[in-house]
Amino acid sequence: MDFVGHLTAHNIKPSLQRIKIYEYLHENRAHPTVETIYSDLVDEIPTLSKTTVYNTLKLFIDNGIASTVTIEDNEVRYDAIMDEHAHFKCDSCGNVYDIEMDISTIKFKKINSFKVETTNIYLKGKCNKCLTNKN
Amino acid sequence: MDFVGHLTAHNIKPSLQRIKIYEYLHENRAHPTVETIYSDLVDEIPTLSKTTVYNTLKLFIDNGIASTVTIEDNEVRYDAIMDEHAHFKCDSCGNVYDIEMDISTIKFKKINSFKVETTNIYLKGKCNKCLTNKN
DNA sequence: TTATAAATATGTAATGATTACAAACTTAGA
DNA sequence: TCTAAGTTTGTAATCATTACATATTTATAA
Ligand SMILES: [Mn+2]
Ligand SMILES: [Mn+2]
Ligand SMILES: [Zn+2]
Ligand SMILES: [Zn+2]
Repeated sequence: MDFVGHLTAHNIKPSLQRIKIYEYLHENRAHPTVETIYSDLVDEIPTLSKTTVYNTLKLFIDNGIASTVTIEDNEVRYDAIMDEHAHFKCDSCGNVYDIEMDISTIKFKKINSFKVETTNIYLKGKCNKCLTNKN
Repeated sequence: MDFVGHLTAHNIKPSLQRIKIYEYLHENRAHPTVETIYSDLVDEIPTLSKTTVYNTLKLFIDNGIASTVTIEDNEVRYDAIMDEHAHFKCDSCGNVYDIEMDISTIKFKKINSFKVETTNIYLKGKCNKCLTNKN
């Protein structure tokens, strides 16, 4: 994938930090937090600042190439996959998984004349692996 | 509604603070934050502490009579309505509305063998009122 | 190339929400 | 009434996020 081109196409000048943060987010599908992104990238970019991570993620969101995953009330995670999908968090291992779904299949009892712009679906429970490993 | 009975039935001793906080949450369907709950109730209970509001809400959640609404990554709201329903936040006026829905109608493309325990659906956009008032 | 301005990144300080904790108060039972 | 357990309170600590000033890099023009 052409990360530089993708950033440029969304009016984001491709600085080293921006490329690396975007690349990390796109490759790492675990929906990392700012802390995780920072601590994983600071090895590769020793001068990296946590403020830059915050600023860059905000820029990505404003320009439509990333979004937040607020499945827990005490941690903000980030996602570079913009195709519509739901999220599942295992309350045993803590992993957050992508769940494929077609949001248009959701049926509301009363459709108010509200104009819906974004939809987020968050599921919680026990993942496959944790169900199996349970002795 | 019998608030004292409801608390008691969920193993919560009905202190004055607990009754008032639960009553407020149940009557006020706007999904208030801790700050809102505290500042609205401190007039009636002058000795009320914000710590008590936090402790009490945690107790309600642990005992299954309240839940959090994390539709925004920078504010935690609370809800005493435990019947399954979705939430809609108007990004114009900021109100959070309840949306009736039957969660079982959601169709996932791949049903992993994950065990889903809770489902949260968050919508954002423009509410009825804001769409009409727009000149 | 060199000078200058704009854009970007950095480090530190400030803010704000939440939690930890110890002391004060209240309640229920002996 | 006495005592212990449960509850509430106020303050301090923690932690994530933002504000802001400075430093660095990049782009542009002379
Ligand atoms: Mn995702
Ligand atoms: Mn609700
Ligand atoms: Zn798991
Ligand atoms: Zn509105």
